[in-house]
Amino acid sequence: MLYLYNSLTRKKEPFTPANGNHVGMYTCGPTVYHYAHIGNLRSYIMEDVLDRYLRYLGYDVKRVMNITDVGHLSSDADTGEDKMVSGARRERKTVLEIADFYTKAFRADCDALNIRWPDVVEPATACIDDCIKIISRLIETGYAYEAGGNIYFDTSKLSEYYVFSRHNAEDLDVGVREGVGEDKNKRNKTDFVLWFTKSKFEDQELKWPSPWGMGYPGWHIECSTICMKHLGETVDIHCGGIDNAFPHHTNEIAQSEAYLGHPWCRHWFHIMHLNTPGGKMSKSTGEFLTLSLLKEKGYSPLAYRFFCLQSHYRKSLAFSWETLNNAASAYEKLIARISQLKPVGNPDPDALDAHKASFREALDNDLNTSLAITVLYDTLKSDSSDATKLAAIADFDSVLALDLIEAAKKYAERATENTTEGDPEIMAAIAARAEAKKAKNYAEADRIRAELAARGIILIDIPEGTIYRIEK
RNA sequence: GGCGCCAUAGCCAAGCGGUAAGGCAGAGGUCUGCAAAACCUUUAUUCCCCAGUUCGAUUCUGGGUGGCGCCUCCA
Repeated sequence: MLYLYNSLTRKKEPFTPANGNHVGMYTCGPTVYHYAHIGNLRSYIMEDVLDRYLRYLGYDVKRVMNITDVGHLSSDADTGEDKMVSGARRERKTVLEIADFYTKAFRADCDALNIRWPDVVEPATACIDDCIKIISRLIETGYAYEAGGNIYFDTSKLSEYYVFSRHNAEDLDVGVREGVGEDKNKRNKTDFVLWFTKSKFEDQELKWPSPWGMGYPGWHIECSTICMKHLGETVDIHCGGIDNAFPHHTNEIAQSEAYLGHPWCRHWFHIMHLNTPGGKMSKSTGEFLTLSLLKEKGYSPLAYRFFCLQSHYRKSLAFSWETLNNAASAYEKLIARISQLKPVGNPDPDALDAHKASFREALDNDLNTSLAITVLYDTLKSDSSDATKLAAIADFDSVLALDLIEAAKKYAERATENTTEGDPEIMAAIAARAEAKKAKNYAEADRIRAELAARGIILIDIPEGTIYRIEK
């Protein structure tokens, strides 16, 4: 039985979908005005593990994700700029060009990290009519009002608003940070914008006609709209980074349930942040680390995935190069170990079941990926046959998605290939060293090895000969 | 100011009432001319501090201390 922590109830609860075997899963997607940083990617990796584990358990999952390509700032007056517009100006492109470029970049990051692309991925700009339909109904039913040209959601109409945090409205500071002013159009300070016609961004590029004039949707409404459009009136699980819990998810619940007239999302799954030693990793402040940068520095994307899997999604994770190195070498060693397994004979069904049961037990407990990795190590250390271990690892990897089997195969192939082919100069040096060794001239042999080592070429003697590895 | 989360070895990290998993790094060993790799062994009398509850607390309660997040948009 899968138990997941539900932010709504603040408890671990048995996970049960509303409709039999079907799971409707919604993920808050990226705002495509820039590259995703590795902190963003942590969330998508952990959501991917959830997605894959639900499928592993046999659920029929439909996963939906939005792409925010319009109307990002929505709830408070802000002297900043709309992210999409400033991104477009920075690169002298149109908003749509920017959105397209960074959506593709995001897709590439997901592919590299083995993140399954959701079944439905929809940009906000593709559902403007649906947004308008929902906003219209909210106005009809008295949940929304027009003020100063914009449409606002009236949070005072709700019996319960602060579902994720026990705030009192009076205690909320408005504009606690510099440069954030108060929107005088709001009836209540927690009200938020559903539709803009008059915004502080006079140069908004994308606008659509609406019953309230030319304008564009607020940020929160797109998620509710896309979610209901593809997953119906009840969604089983809604995911996102913890920073979205308030106000974004709070607002989604407000508008969705006001629209539907009944409870909407059963389970909320929030991922804690990746932090740098100085604090949160964000696009506006602090270090901005992308997956491409990690690759440039010689880290495999899957080593980063491994790094994320080693900790729990509900704990903030501190990023440092030391910690990443740690994970990267652990991942390499893991692959090397798996590559030594010989696929002879058939797996022992009982032993295989026992390994799978341990794996499931770890993940059933609120997706404890750290423990699942431990189960992987335990399996390797167990006295099961290689065939059994290989079968278990392949099974686990359908959830972990670390390319364990494939990477191990490549690792083994590379080891034998390099004994006969490679850089001619290096091969010549290796041959010279072999000669010296044969003549028991060890001083010469060691000199050749040291010389290559100084250039970052590490020689490794294996039974089949000598292979080399180039250090990054 | 309000609302939360977290504190476990050099580093990362699980456990959350019954006497400290796992990984990385380190140390010793096997193997090898020596290395490397691999394999084996080993590394916290103790879980930030102080009270309390309990036969028993790293795990529960209260109070400190320290770090972080949210209350603008952010995964």
